[in-house]
Amino acid sequence: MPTWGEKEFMQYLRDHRARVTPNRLTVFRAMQKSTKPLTVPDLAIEVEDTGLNTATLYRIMETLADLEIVHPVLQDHQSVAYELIEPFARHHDHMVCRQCGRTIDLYNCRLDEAVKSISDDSGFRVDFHQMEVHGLCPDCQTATRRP
Amino acid sequence: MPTWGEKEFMQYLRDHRARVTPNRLTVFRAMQKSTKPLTVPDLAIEVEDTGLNTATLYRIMETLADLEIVHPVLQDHQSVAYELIEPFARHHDHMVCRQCGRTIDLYNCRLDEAVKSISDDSGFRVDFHQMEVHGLCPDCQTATRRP
DNA sequence: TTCGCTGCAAACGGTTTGCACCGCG
DNA sequence: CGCGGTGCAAACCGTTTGCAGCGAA
Repeated sequence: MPTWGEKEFMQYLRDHRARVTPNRLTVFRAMQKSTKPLTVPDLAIEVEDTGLNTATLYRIMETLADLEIVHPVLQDHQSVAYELIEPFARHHDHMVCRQCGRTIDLYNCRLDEAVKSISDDSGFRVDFHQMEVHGLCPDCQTATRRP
Repeated sequence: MPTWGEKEFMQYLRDHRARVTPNRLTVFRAMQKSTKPLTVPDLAIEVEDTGLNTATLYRIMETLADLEIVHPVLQDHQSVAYELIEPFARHHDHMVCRQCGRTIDLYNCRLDEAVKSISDDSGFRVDFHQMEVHGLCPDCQTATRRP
C-alpha cells in the first residue's frame, strides 16, 4: 500500500482544523523528498529559495508533530530531527553504527508480534513503535577485522 | 544478575584509558539514584552541592556517552536526557503516552528474538536496542472512555 | 469577517570553547 | 611528571516570543 501524498496531507490538515498553507506544503514536500530525518536548520536550507522564515519553520514542525504527521528523532546524539511517519511514510526503524555513525533505515522490522504482546501484557494501547538498534554495520565489521 | 556498581564503573573507566575523578563518580552516583533520564540541567541541580561546573558536566556526559555507559534519549520531544545502560542499569524500553506525556519504563520487552533475526538478516551486528512505543497509557484510556 | 498563520527582530538560555591550572596515573 | 580533566567566563547559535499584518475558510 502506497503512502499518503499531498492531497491526503491537505485533507488531514483540514480534518484537524489546521489550515492548508503554502508554507506547510513546502515543508511537506521537502520532508517527502528527503531520505533522512531533517532538523529545522536542515529544512531552512532546503526551503531557502521560498524565503520561509525560520521562526515559522519551528512553529510548523511543532504543529506537524502535534498532529502526528512527523516525529522527532535524536540525531548525532544531540540534535532533534524530524521524519514523516505513517501513513505519510512507510514505517521503519533505525540501525545506528557506533563506528561510522551512520544511520541505516530498517524496513520489515517484524516487531509487530512482540509489540502486540507488550500491549496485551501492560494494558498500554500502542499506536506505533520506534526502535533503534546500535552496533556495527557490515562495512565497519570488515574494516575492524584486520587493523 | 545485578547491575554494575561504582567499583565496576571505576574499573571500566580505567580500562578505557579514562581517568577516575571525583566529578565522574558524583555524576555516576546521581545517575544511579535517579529513576528517570536526566538532562544536563537536571544533573546540574542534582549535584549542585558539589559545585561541579556545568561546562564540565557537558564534557563528562559526552565522555560517558562515548564510552557507552550512558545513552541519550529524547525527552519531551525536544531536549536530550541521559540514562545509564547495560550493564550499569537493567535494560528497559519506554512507553510514552500521547495524552499525559508520561514515560513508563518497560522491562521484559522480549524483543531479543526479533532483534536477533534483524541482525541475522541484515548483517548488522547489534550491541543493544532501544525502543519506544507510543500510545495511550491505561489511565488515559479509562479517562478518555467517558468524556 | 474571523482567527489561524506568518514575518520580523529582539531576547533568551542551553551549549560550546579557549585558556590556565590542577591532579590522576 | 605528563597529559587528561576541570573551572571560569565569554561567545555562540539554535530556539522562543511579541506583535502587527495577512490570508485561508
